[in-house]
Amino acid sequence: METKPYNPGDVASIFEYSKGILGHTLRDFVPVGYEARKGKGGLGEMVEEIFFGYDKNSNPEADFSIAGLELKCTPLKNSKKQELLIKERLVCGMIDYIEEAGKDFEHSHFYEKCRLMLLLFYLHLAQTDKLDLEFIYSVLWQLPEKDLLIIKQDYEIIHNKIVNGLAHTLSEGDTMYLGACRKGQKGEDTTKQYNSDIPAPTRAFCLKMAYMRTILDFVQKSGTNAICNYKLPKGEEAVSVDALKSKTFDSIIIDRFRPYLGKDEQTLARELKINLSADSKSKFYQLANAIAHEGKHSNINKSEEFQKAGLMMKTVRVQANGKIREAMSFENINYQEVYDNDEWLESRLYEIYSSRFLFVIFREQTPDVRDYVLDKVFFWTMPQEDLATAEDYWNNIRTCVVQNKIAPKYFWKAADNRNFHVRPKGRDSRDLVENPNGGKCRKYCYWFNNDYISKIVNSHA
DNA sequence: GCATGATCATGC
DNA sequence: GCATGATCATGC
Repeated sequence: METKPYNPGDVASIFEYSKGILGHTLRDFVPVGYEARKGKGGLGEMVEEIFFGYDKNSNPEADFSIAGLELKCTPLKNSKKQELLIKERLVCGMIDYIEEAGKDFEHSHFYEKCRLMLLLFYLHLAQTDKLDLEFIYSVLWQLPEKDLLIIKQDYEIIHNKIVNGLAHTLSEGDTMYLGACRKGQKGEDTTKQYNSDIPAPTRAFCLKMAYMRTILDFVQKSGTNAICNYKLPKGEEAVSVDALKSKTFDSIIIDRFRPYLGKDEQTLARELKINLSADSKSKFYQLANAIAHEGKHSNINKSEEFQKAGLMMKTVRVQANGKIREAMSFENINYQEVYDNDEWLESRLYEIYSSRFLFVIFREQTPDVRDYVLDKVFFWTMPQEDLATAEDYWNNIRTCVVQNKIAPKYFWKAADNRNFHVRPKGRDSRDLVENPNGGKCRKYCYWFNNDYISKIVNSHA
C-alpha cells in the first residue's frame, strides 16, 4: 500500500496536512495529464484525489472513513469591499424521503457523517477552472454539544413532516441550524415522498447560511490552526444546554412569556425592573427583550442561538379596532449587495425573509387609549407563495438599484398591496449612503405592509 | 384616515 | 457614527 504524507486514520494528522493546501490551488499539485472533473461536487473529489492522494477506485468508501471525518469544500466570495463572505449554505446530503422516514437522528446520514467535518473554504470565482480556485481556510468542525441538541430538534421537525406526508410543506424557515433546502435544477425538481401522493420538491439537509457565517467568524477570529468547539465571541446565550436537554428551544422561549400575558406596559416595566423612557420608539421591543432574554441587558437578536439560526424577534402593536397601525421595517437596503448579487437565493433579502421570526404581539384594550397588553407570542416563517412575491419585490429593487433609479416612485409602495414595500429609514432626510452607480443616495429599507402583518397575526390563535 | 416620508432613543 | 427597532407627523 502506498504511503501517504499523513496518517489516514488520524484526524489531527489529516487536519495538519490539510493546511498545506491553504494559499494554493489544485493546479499547484496536479499531475501532468490529469483530467478535471466536472460538476459542483467535482472539487471535493479532486481535492481527495490530487491533494490527499486518495484513490477512488481502490476504496469507494466515504472520505477518510477510518478517521470518521467528512471532507467538505465550501465556497467563499469576495464582497466589493474585499471581505470574505459565505457564498452558500453547506449541503450535507440529499434527502430521500422514503428512506429518511425510517430513520432517527442518531442513525441519520447527517449525524453519521457530519458530526465531525474538515471544512476547506475556497474562494469562488466565476468562470474559473476548478483547478485554479484558491483555498483560504481549513477548519476542523466538530458540532458542539449544544448545537447538536438544537440540530437534533431541527431534524425531528423535518422528520415529522416527512413521516406525516408533509414533505411538500418543508421550508428552511422551519428550523434553527439544520435546514431542508431545495436542491435540483432551478429548485423546481420534485420527487416521490413518504405517506402522500403529493410530489415534494427535492431537498437536501444543510447547515444554514447564518450558521455557516458563525463558523467563518470563528475561523477568522481564532486563526486557521484552531480546532472548533468555541463560544460565540459576542452575544450571550439565549438558553442553556441543560434547558435544551428537557425542552425544545421554541418552548423554552414561549414559556418565558406565559407569566406576562395580559399585562400592560407599566406592569411589565415594574415587574421586569426596566426604566422606560416614555418617548422611546422601541419600548415594546425592550419589554419583549427583557422577557425573552430573562432580564439580560443584551439584545436577544444578538444572542448566540438567534445569530446562529438567523432568528429574529419582532414586536407588533395591534390597535383596539383590530388594525395594525404601523408597517414593519427591516434593515436598510445594502445597495452594493443588491448591485453585486444577481441570485435571489443568495440575496440578503432572501436570508431575512426566509429566516424564522419570533413575533411578540401587544394589543390595545381601549380604542385610542394606547393601553397595550402583551397578547401573544409565536414563531413564524414566511410561506413559499409569499417568498415568490418577495422574489418579485427583490427583482424590482434590484432593477431600481442597477438602473440607478433609487427613489420612491420606482419602488413598490404600500398602496400597491403586494405584501411588501420600500420606504425611507435614516436619521433624517440628509442621511445619505454610497450609491453603487456613483455619488450618494437616500437610505431606504425593506418593509412588511400593515395588512400583511395583520394576516400573520390573525393566522395565529 | 391612511400612506408616505421623516425621524428618534438606544447601544455598541 | 451608525445600525437597529421602531414610531411620529403630515399631506393628500
